[in-house]
Amino acid sequence: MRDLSDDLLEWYDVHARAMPWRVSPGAKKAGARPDPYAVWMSEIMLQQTTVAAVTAYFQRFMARWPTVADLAAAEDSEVMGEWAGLGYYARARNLLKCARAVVADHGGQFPADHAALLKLPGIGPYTAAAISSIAFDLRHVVVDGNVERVMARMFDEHTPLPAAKPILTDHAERLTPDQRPGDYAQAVMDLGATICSPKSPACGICPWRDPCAARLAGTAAELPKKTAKKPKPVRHGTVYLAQREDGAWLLETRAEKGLLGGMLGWPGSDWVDIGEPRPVAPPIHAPWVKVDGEVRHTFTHFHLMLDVMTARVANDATGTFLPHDRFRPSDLPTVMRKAYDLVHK
DNA sequence: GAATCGTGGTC
DNA sequence: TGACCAAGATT
Repeated sequence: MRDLSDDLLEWYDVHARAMPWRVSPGAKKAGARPDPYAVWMSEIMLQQTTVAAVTAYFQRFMARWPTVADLAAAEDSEVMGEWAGLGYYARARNLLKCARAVVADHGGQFPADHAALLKLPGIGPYTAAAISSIAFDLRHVVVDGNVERVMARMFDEHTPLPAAKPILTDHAERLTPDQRPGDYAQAVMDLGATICSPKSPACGICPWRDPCAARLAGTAAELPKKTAKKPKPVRHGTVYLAQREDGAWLLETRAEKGLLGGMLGWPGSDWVDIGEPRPVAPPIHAPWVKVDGEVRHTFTHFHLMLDVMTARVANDATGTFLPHDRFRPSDLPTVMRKAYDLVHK
C-alpha cells in the first residue's frame, strides 16, 4: 500500500534544498553517507535559527575544526568568539561540552543510539531524533516547528501550542515511515520551510494538498494556533568602553550562566526596568564621556536601551585589557558590537 | 507548564 | 515599525 510518506519522498527527491551539511538523495543513491559530526553541528546551529543565518557559521566552524576531536581540543574563548552573533550562547557552551564528552566517553564517534544522544549536553528530544535519523537512518519521530505546523494543518488541529504538542507528535509518529526515515524527516522540514510556510502556504503545489484537512477546511493559513505571548518590558543600563593609549580595550568574559553567558563583553551596569533610575557603575576611575546616541537592542524577552560611556586611559591603568591585535569586534555578541560601533563609527 | 535564552529577516 | 518567526534545550 502506498503511504503519504511516499508522496513526500517523491517530492523530496526532486525538490530537496541544497545545504552544506546535507547529503542529497542523489548522492545517497550513489553511496554517500552523512558525517554525523556535520549533522550534529548543523542541528545545534539550526535550533531556532534560519538556514540563511547558519550557513556561513557552519562553514567557518567546519573549516576551523574539521573533526569532533579538533573541536574538543579548542579553547573556550575561540569557540565562543566564533559563535558570536548567532545567538543562544548556551548552545556554544554545550557544543564544546558535547564535543569533549564524545571524545572522552564515545571514542570520538557520535553514538547512533537515540538514548545515548539524549544524554549529551545540548541535545534534546528534537536533536537526538534528528541526528539518529538523518545521520544513521534510524526511525525516530522528528518534531520541530515545521513538523508541528505541517501536522496541525494536515489534521486541522486547532488546539493551541504548546498544549497541542503531544497531539501533533502522535500524528507525526503515525506518518513516519520505516524506509528512508532520515530523508523523510528532512522532507517534512523542507516542506514546512518552503510550501507549508507560516504566512501564506502554497497549498496549490503541495504534494500533500489532497489529504490535507486544513486545506479542505480553508484554515491552513491560521494554523497552528499559539497561546498569546507576554509583552516585552523595556530595560536600560550603561556600558563602559575604555581604551588604553596602546590600543588595548577593557573587556570581560561574562559569567557562564545567564544572558550572553561565557561571551566577551564591555563592563557595565545592571540592566533595570525603565522607570527605575539608570544605574551608574564605571568599572575603573577614568574621564568618562557619554557617547552621542544610544544602543537599542531586543532580546527574546525584553527591549534594551544602553547608554555608552567611553574613555582613554594610561597604559598602566588597572583592569583586564585585551591587546588591540587580539581583539576582533566580530567576537562580540551583537548588543556589545553595537556599542563598539557607536564609538567607532 | 512557564521562563529563560539571541538574532536577523519579513511583512 | 513593531510583532512575528526560525531544524529547541534547560531549569
